[in-house]
Amino acid sequence: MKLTTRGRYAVTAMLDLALNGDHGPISLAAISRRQDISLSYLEQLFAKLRKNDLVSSVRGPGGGYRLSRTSTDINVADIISAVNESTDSTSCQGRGDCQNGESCLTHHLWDDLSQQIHTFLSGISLGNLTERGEVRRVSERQVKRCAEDDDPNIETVVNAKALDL
Amino acid sequence: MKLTTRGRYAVTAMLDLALNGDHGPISLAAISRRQDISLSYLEQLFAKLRKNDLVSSVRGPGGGYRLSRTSTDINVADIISAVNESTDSTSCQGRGDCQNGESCLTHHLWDDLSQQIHTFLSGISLGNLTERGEVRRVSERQVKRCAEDDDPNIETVVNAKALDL
DNA sequence: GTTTACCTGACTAAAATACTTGGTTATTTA
DNA sequence: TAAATAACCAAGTATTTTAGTCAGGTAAAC
Repeated sequence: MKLTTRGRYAVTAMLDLALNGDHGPISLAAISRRQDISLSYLEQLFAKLRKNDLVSSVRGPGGGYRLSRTSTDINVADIISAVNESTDSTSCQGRGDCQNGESCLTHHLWDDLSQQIHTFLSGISLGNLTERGEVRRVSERQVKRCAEDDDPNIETVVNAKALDL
Repeated sequence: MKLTTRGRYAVTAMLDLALNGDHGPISLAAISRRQDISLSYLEQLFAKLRKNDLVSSVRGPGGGYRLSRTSTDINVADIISAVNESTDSTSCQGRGDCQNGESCLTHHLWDDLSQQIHTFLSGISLGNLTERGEVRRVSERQVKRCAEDDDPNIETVVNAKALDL
């Protein structure tokens, strides 16, 4: 288990899906606008999320992504693990031969620590998060802000945002 | 709270101190040999550990570092925070203005998550770790291996004084 | 058959990580 | 007092990760 901003982006995007995905699939472009995450970066993250069966995609006009399970059945640990898949926190990929063919001092320790943090994050579902008052409030503000953006050209919108604040 | 290999190195080194530091200060060179961590990298880490009053140093021959408190009074969260000091996990350094002057969706969430992981890691002291059977076993092997190392071309020439200890 | 939006891969700038080099300063020991 | 030791310090560097761009696909809906 590794905790970086990458996992944060993924959780943010998935939370956006959970909050706004009640009525059909959500396009990455919409998430990109609401959460200020670059579209192509989202595409990379969602490729991994899809591979791990956390989201399913609908192609074509009106398409996008939806959660593959209910929000209460997807937890934060699942999401972070999915986007960090390739990078392993331990140097020996769990083989335990980090130091001269034998396990290093912190190997067991780190394994155990990782496990406990994983367990902790597993206990927090997207459903739990959407119930929070402050999450709801921020989300409503974001939806409102993006609804006011009636300019279909994303680049112009981004420029306008950058300029008038 | 950020979890990367950097914190792992720091915890490993501090655990080495806790395990071997009963009879006077331990040099970074010794830790470097036992734990396979580069000396200069250790120097950088220990500069931060010292600034955070987790270790104290003794200069000159026979000098080195010792824990500034008993091993039961130093916890894993302290160590990881100390070496990660400058880099902040949240984009807005706790100001809560990550998105157009207001807090982003995961701001509170990440704050809270960080806090809980911090609390969890605060509960684990170096003393707790040294009590572990597998930690003891690995440590004994490392000490034995380094004692058997009479190869003189490790770094600087190993002199008689270093050998007969 | 055009549009929408997913999908892919290659490439890149910036940052963080893990070191290296080459010193200096304080302390001990011969 | 000189040499050895080991902390301290600053600067530079190689590698990896992060976050993002770009340039194209492909599948499905209208």
